[in-house]
Amino acid sequence: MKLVSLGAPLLALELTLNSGQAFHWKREGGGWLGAIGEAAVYLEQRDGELLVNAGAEDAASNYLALDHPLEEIAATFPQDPVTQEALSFCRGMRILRQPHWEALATFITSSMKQVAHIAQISHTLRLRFGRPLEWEGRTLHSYPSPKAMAALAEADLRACALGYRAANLLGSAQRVASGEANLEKIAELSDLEAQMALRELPGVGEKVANCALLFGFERLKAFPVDVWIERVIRERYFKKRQKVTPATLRAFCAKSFGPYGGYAQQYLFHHARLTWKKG
DNA sequence: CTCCAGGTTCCGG
DNA sequence: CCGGAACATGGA
Repeated sequence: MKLVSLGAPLLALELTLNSGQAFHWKREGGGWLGAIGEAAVYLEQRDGELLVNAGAEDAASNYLALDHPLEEIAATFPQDPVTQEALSFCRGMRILRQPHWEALATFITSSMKQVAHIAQISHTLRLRFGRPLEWEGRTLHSYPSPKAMAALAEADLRACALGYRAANLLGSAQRVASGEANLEKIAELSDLEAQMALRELPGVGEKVANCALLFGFERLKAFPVDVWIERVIRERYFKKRQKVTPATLRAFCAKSFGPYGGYAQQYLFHHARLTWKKG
């Protein structure tokens, strides 16, 4: 296998691939193997130098969003100790630029599931319904297209441990495959309009829409509020026993974390998830 | 066994 | 607008 250098960008590769944005990257030798769209890609860091299999340079630098100015982004964060602690914990983590459908669909399957479960579901869906991709005599699979999924029966998806999410995923796939929902058109809309359009789809509420926008539509201000973020915001930014309604939370998040709120959110999420002490 | 997980939707105050 | 409840599954 021929590897090509992409230089030495500020990038915490493992942190980025394992931070609950994408769910399919697997360790392979000294690096990581996965699919970017319909291409098998191998990524590895050696002494800070980023290496990728020849031919995948553009796909990899786009997917890893090496063009995001991390230092500038971090400089826009609020100076409070909570955010700064998360920032230092997540230094070098990037928000991936994932394919629209893949980002949307994986988060439709994410509701009330632990990250490990979402990964399991992603792998099962890929294996059963995705396109096989060869890499060094090994086979991995792309994420199933809307068309491929729309052709399935709900029972096929239920058999992948999707539970009640099966109907939502199938319904969304059908609407995207038929063109009733056009993700490329949605990508042209304003943040708010795009969020509203995504929320027309079954199983897509405010949180899933914001995840899709952040991880698949380059909306770096989108701020998904999940149970972890809610926990952090409530306990570290509000007084005990203070009333914090969903509207309060939404307004606070929208105004407090600046133009790259999504980045701050991802750092707060990851830091909380890995360091939270129970009790 | 019980509790909870990167929620959404619907329904009654 | 707010809080509750139903919805599936598996790991801790």
